[in-house]
Amino acid sequence: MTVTIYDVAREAGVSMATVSRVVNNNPNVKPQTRKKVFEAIERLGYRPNAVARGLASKKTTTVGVVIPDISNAIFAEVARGIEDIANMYHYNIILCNADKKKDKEIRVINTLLEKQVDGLLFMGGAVTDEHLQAFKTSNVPVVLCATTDENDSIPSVDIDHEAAAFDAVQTLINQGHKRIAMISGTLQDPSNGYARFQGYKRALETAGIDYDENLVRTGNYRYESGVEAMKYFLELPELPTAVFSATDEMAIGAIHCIQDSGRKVPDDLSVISVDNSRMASMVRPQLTAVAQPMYDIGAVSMRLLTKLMKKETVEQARVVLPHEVIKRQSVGNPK
Amino acid sequence: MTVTIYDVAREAGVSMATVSRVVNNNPNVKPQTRKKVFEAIERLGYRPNAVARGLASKKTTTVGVVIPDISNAIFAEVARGIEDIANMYHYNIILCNADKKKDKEIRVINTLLEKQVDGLLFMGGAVTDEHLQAFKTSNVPVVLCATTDENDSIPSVDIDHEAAAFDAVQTLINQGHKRIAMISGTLQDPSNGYARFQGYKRALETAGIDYDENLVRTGNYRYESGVEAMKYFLELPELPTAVFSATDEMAIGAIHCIQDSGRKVPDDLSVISVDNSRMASMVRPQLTAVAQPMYDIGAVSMRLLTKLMKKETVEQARVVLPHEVIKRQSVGNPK
DNA sequence: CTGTTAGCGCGTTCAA
DNA sequence: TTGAACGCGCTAACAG
Repeated sequence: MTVTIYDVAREAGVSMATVSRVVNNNPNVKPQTRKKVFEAIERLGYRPNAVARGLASKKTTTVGVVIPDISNAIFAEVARGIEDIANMYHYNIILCNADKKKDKEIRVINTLLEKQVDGLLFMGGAVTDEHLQAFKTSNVPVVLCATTDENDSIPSVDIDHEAAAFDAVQTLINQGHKRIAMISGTLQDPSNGYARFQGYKRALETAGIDYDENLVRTGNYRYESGVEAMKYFLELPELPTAVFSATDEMAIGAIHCIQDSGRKVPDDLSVISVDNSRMASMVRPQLTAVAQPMYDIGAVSMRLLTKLMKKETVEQARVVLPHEVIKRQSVGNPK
Repeated sequence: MTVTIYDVAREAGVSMATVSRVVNNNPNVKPQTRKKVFEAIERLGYRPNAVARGLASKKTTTVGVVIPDISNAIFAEVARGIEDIANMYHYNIILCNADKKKDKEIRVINTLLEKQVDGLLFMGGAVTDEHLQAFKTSNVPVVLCATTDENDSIPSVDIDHEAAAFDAVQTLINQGHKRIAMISGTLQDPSNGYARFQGYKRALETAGIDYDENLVRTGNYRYESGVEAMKYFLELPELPTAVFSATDEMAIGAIHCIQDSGRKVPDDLSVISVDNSRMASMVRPQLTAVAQPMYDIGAVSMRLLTKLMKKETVEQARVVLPHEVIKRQSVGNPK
């Protein structure tokens, strides 16, 4: 039924070793023989069995990718960066959603390792000892992607979330704002949550502005939670003049909430966020945001992983990609 | 270095067949023996090699997914549906972006088959004879996902794009609109492009409205192309009173273009689209759209594939999921 | 209930 | 430049 390397060998009148050589581009084959083999392959419609190949060579040219949620635009963008580079280096990716849930993450890491992936790209929540333990039980390289490791014992590619948040808030401060609210992610989330909140606090502190916990609400990164948080702010006795959102989506929710209340952005309130997803320029007013190079984070981490898999020495095992504030229309002077 | 089933057998004082049995949950093992084996597995940190398993059993419990572009919100949503169900049935997915490019599609189909996937989920552009040919060279089941096959010789899961477009335009017509423009996808694209355009024409025809080619522009599904198309319409000597967009993103571009020109939606012009992505409720006015159940399309097609892979008989090899018009705020009466 | 023995399809020595 | 033979780690009969 299925045609194997052995069939090709017989058809071409050579040994299977020779067929293997031509399939693997081994130069030690007489051109004439090579031609014969190719013809036999063509005639029989031979398709090399990658599983058998993987067993014999102990390489699968497949990498595992654990991702929080592929339906989230931000991560989908990273995934595309990963896949493009993977493809370029002839790797395929096995994609697993783990929703930043530790148990699910550990589970998929293990099944990925069972599948003998040549490397692992991990995008998740906090990296715990259990994660480290799971990584260690195999000897394939791992790189963290848009994810930080407290001990940074594992190669990683990310932006500096704290600094990104700092810059965002700084932008507001430079514009004259003093009463700045924040729509944060959960503090359990090291990068999108905790780090960005720290950046917010540091920016206030640096400017000599007192931190006011009434000006901070935590959302779940989604549009609706941005609306909710903003509603809360709008009922405060003394309104903020600007709000910093940990993500674009919540920022857009905030903008619409402000507009629905009859106020204007940025005339009455300014809004800034971190992400700069494609949606940022798809709102009116267009959203001013700190750009996080998601595609590049994916691409660079995959590139790094290919080097690790080839056991090349890498100069930098922890790369921090630059962020940049993209000024659009949602930030103005305080009223 | 790596611990194999053989090591476990020795450690537990049984044969490898027995170890294989307990790992595979074969009931024919004495509970006591089973316990011994589990302990040995634990002690040695044994992790079954799925590649070897795949070679011996001719099953890899992985399915190949070819997708146009994972960074596109619509497809990302489908992908999530696929992965959730795959996960539920203990399959993993290898994800390949093919950008609806025929060559790329054929190429990834082949490498997926080399990897011995147990099934294939194909999401792409037109299904040509070459595609059919590639599918046929293996004997794994294939299901088309959000993709139509002219001859429908392959199981598929999708909505009826023509009818969805028809219903959208019908909605406009029922509201009293007669001069209805369309921002179309490329006609080369069977479902999102051609079928939706056909639906538009049929709706006009049914209502006795003459088709006017000046009222149709084709875009590339992106926001900017919606803006461009709308700009064109706004310069027409006689403006349309409503526009039907083949996708949400272009519709949002159109809305913003209208607003930027000082006009209002839906007071001056109505806008409707097909998709109903999460973005639809993230614009002001919120977008009225025909809902395409993307997550379900993914989930159902994966479920169908599992049945096919288990050689279960399926009642319906061509499933058409229902669509529904979601009325929000972007459609009103003609001025 | 358990063990023995063939392969699965291929890469890779080692000789020739 | 080529071929023979072994083994990758496991499943699946087949015996017992």
